Amino acid sequence: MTYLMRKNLPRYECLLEAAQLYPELDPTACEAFLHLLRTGNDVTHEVEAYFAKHNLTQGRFFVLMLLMDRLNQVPVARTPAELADISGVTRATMTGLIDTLEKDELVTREPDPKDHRMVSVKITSKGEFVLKEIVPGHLKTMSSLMRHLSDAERKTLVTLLGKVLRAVDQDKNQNSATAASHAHV
Amino acid sequence: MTYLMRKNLPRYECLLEAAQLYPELDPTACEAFLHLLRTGNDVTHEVEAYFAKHNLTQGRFFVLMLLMDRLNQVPVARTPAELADISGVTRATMTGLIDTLEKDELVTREPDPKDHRMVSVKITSKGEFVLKEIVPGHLKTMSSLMRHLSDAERKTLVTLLGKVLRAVDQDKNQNSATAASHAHV
DNA sequence: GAAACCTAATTAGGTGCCTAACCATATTCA
DNA sequence: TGAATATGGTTAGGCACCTAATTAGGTTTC
Repeated sequence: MTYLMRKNLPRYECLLEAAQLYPELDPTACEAFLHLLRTGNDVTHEVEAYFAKHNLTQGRFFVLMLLMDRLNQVPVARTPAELADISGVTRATMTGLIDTLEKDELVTREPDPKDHRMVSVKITSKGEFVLKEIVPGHLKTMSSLMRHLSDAERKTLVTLLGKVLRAVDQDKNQNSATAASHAHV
Repeated sequence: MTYLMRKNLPRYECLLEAAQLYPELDPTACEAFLHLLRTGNDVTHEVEAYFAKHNLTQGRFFVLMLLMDRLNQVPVARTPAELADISGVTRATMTGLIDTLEKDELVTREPDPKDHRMVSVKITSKGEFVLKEIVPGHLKTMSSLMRHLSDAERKTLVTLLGKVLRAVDQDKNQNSATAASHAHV
């Protein structure tokens, strides 16, 4: 996510004023949207900052997590395509992530004996060690960021964000549907 | 923000299970955190996708906005340093953004006659035109993403996100304070 | 008024992400 | 069986971000 965002979120009165000029501007929607963008941004950067201290990124960390199963108890081998799919990243990007992880000796790449197109990615013991070292702090960061919210508020937040997610999903499906219909014209 | 995130957010029961293994894991905090990260991510990508259709990015768009004043009525010249400051981006990054905007003839760079170190960045008429064309759609995207939330829910969301922002700010200040105290040891 | 300092902008080099093009290896099917 | 197609992984090139170093122009201070 881009770091770019006004330092100070606009006050609601300013949005009301702006709404005079732009009929499309829905002040409450705009306010909620900007807060969401900003908070997501900030939280992401907090997390990235924590990972950076251990020479990781969110992406690399996530790959390591995917290479462990049963709640980080046992290693599990996966192909780059699988990892990319679950992560929601392109295969090209996954190649890059695996490259850096391999360079740091946190994972290994082995050719698949059956299908020679495929590669088997495995976490190393060093990788397991790093993961064990990092996970608790990451969990603490999460709790810390949510510390001002009561349990009820957290539930409410999840519900409200769920409604936003639903809107995103609907829009995305609609866009891909129109794209598809354009494609076969 | 990295796009990396599990396609499906973990179910709450799984978090409870995981909490057996990790004493640091606070299930409600974790759930809220992951939803926030995910939603922020998705919303960001929706917005970027819209801008991409018009050959812009969030960052470039934001710079153009900053070069107009009085709710996009009058152009206003700014220095790269100013733009970087308001955007919350480094000057080096701003140099890059201005480079691409200049290449597309959306802004111009002029040397400041008084202080020869400085540069004056101005929006072009083409830039103004692009902005006029884009803003309404952007506003509509915002409303659309929030369409499943009532006004009251939007207010609640803003309040809850505000509490998260407060935690982020506190952590950030604390970290920079400890960094500073380390520095002068 | 020259040295030391500060400040504005850029350049250099690195990372993570993208799309598009490219191989190499299966698989399918006429 | 041999050609078309699909699939897995990588490479190439681009963008937005970063930090650190550089260049050039002001400012301060003795």
